[in-house]
Amino acid sequence: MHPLLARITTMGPLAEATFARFLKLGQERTLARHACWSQPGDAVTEFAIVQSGLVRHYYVDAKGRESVKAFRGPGEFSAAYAELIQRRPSRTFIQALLPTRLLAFNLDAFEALAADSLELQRLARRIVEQHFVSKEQREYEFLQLSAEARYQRFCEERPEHLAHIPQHQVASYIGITPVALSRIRARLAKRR
Amino acid sequence: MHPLLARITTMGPLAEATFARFLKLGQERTLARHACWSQPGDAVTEFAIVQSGLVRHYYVDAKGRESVKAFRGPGEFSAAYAELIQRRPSRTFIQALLPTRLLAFNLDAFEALAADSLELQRLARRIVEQHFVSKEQREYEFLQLSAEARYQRFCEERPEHLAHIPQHQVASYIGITPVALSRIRARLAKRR
DNA sequence: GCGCTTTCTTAACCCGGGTTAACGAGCCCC
DNA sequence: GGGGCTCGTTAACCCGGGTTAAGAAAGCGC
Repeated sequence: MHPLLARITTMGPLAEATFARFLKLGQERTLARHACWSQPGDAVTEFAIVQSGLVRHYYVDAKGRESVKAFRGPGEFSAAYAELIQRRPSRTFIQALLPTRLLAFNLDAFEALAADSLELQRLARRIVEQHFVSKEQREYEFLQLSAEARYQRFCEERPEHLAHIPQHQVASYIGITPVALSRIRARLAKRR
Repeated sequence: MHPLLARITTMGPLAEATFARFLKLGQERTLARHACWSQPGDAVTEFAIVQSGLVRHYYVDAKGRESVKAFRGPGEFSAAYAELIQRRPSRTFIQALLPTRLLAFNLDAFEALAADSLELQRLARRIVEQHFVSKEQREYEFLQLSAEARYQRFCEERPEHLAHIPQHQVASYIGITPVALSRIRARLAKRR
């Protein structure tokens, strides 16, 4: 079985034939380290699946401050999803943290393929549902956990990426400054 | 046209006939002020549309501290959505802040109806998409806005509910304590 | 392999928000 | 229409995290 199909079917069933038609829509994109796939102002027309490497999704505010929304590794979806859904221009950067290969899908092409496919509609729904659940999990962490606890959760959640993500981006992801994260780490190290 | 259909079609097209079949699944639920519709531990089997009144969704942590996730008024969806999707027991309270009428739908019944309906699948997908977008908006506010700015945004977003929501619940929603919100309000009032 | 840039750490100082407590006002229930 | 509640406000104190700055270490481009 195609490894991507294996991954996708963790979200819901998908017949091999349907998957094959879906796969044909995908276009390879190669990103050098630090290259951006999407930038604010771009029209968002595609979503992608990370084949290898690592990307981050982030905002930049008027004063140039970055806020990291997400990190996405192999097998995960990557897109300016909210903007894609709303068919608005991108507000978010998507940048490769490592040399990265994406498989990109044009949304209109996907919609055309899914227009008469219950199977693909259901799958698309499952995928958004997963995105929703993970955002709600994040909301939970902001509401109920301290910065220190959020950092520990992050370390458990993404151990395989930790080595490739600069610490100040982790800080931004959990909603604090790099200096604050450095202090938290010092505190944790002392407490062993 | 049925007012509920008008509301639903703001999310996507839905034929009157399909809507009628959907509507037949709905069951009226009446909640007294302060009554809870869902509580942690409950099996989650339904989602609902608020017909009149106002509800809040919230967590309670081990130390008894509440964190408000959402307020939902007429025409909006209300459910322990993440748990429903994952078919896990509820982690959230849903409580009426006013005498409230809900139209509740059993998920399994809905899935059965939607099983062979592209239209309903597409609609279900649109609904989750909207939920996703609003969670991402909330993430954006936690990452990039100060507590004061989050409060001002909330006041603009839900002016019609402000009178019915105790201030400490607003504080919880924006992620601060009641005391802190009181200070923010005093600051804003002084600045005119 | 040199030099520059990026990253992390540490320190000092400040401020926003948390905590606790006390008080007053309103609301609701009996 | 009292007596409790629940609510909101204010004050005092504390602490976590923001800010700025400086220095050390590591990474990277050329």
